[in-house]
Amino acid sequence: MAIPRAAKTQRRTRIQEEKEERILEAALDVFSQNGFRGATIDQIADAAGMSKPNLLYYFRTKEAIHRHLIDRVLFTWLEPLRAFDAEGNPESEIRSYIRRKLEMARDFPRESRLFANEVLQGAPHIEDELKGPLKELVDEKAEVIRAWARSGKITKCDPYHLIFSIWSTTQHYADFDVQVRAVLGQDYAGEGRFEDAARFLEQLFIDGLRARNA
Amino acid sequence: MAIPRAAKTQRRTRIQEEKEERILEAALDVFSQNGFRGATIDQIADAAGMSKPNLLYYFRTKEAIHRHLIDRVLFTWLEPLRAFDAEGNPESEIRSYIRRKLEMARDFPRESRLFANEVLQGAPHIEDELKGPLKELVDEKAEVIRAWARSGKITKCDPYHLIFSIWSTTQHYADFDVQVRAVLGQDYAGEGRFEDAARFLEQLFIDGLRARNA
DNA sequence: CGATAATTTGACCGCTTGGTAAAACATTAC
DNA sequence: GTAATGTTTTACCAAGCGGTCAAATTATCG
Repeated sequence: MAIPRAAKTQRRTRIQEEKEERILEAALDVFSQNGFRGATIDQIADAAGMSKPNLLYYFRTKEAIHRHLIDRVLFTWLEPLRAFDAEGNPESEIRSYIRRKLEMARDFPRESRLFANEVLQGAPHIEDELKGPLKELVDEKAEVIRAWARSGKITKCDPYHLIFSIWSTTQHYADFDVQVRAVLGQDYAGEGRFEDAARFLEQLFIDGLRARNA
Repeated sequence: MAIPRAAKTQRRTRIQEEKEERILEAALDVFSQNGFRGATIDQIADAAGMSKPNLLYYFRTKEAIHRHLIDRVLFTWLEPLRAFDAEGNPESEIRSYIRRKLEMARDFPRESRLFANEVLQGAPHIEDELKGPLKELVDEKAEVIRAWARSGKITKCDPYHLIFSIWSTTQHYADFDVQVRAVLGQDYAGEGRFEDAARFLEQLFIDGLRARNA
């Protein structure tokens, strides 16, 4: 019998690990470009260089692949926020959070778009994760920000909307990449826009949040 | 013969106008929730309360419906930016631009998501519009902002990234609505989050862009 | 009214889709 | 080796898809 599919008890062969990785890599391409419904198993199998039944030997359904990817992405997506340090200096914490998120948009645009696709279409597969772990983490960090505001280190502001605005401005460069490129024009062939964006966003958030002493 | 489809020379019957409107309304629902590939003609026909062939009598293809919608949305989507007035006071212009965009996110979330879906998936249907009319308008307004900065009315900053950041922060409340709700929790049953968002964003951008005299 | 044009329907088509069955092939364990 | 297990392929569904067709129905106009 052959009932390995996702490893029954233990991940056995190295071939399994390899193939699963190849599938997930291909699936990231396809899902991030077409969304869940727009992606087809054939496309993914093709991109992974294997036949459809072969692919379905490792992941029983299209949803299984998607779940795997989403879980992984959700974890790394939250990393920068986790690193947010209550003990640190507010200004440099916010600055490095922005930098980190921008780097993710630059280096992992597919991951960002996969996530965006999912949320945009109502997050049918990850509602629980959003309401659970995500909310908890944000609640925790919002409290940190609020404390900073209370102690006068930054201006008083709604911490949730602050977090939202950092998310949205940074991810914009991954999710709306085509639009950004179209507007900026050809001259922006390189990755210079990320440096410019970093400069602008740091200025905006640092100055916008600086405690007003007057 | 019956070759009206989208009105040969002139829009004839009132019934045509009505049905087309119903179809577009239904299609907006379906496309904005599932993206182009994820949406099916049957779904749209169902939502519009008519049979598939009947729908196809008014729009020959799925793409035709989509194009119609996109064109319409792109126009209204740009309205607020068009209203951006070079003669006005920078602070109040930016403030009202943010307000307008937030109102659009609140009142026309489907339109925003339709657009987001399209851009997210590489804008296959509207690349030309992005590189043409959109870029031109943004270029024009960027010059306005740059002039403001030169004359010291606001701080020096990259006008393109400023526009991007206003787009992203405001649309976030439409496009990532599920996530916003999940994080803010049940208590945010009403539309209060839009007021809070407006307060936060106005503060952020106004203070962040205020000319520094020191 | 009757004729003509506009609208709607049901039946259908060819293709794609997610997924299966079973057998062929490869690998490992003894 | 050979037997057991793991992997891949070929052939195949049944359902869903975008779209067509011709006939039936309804509205419009003289």
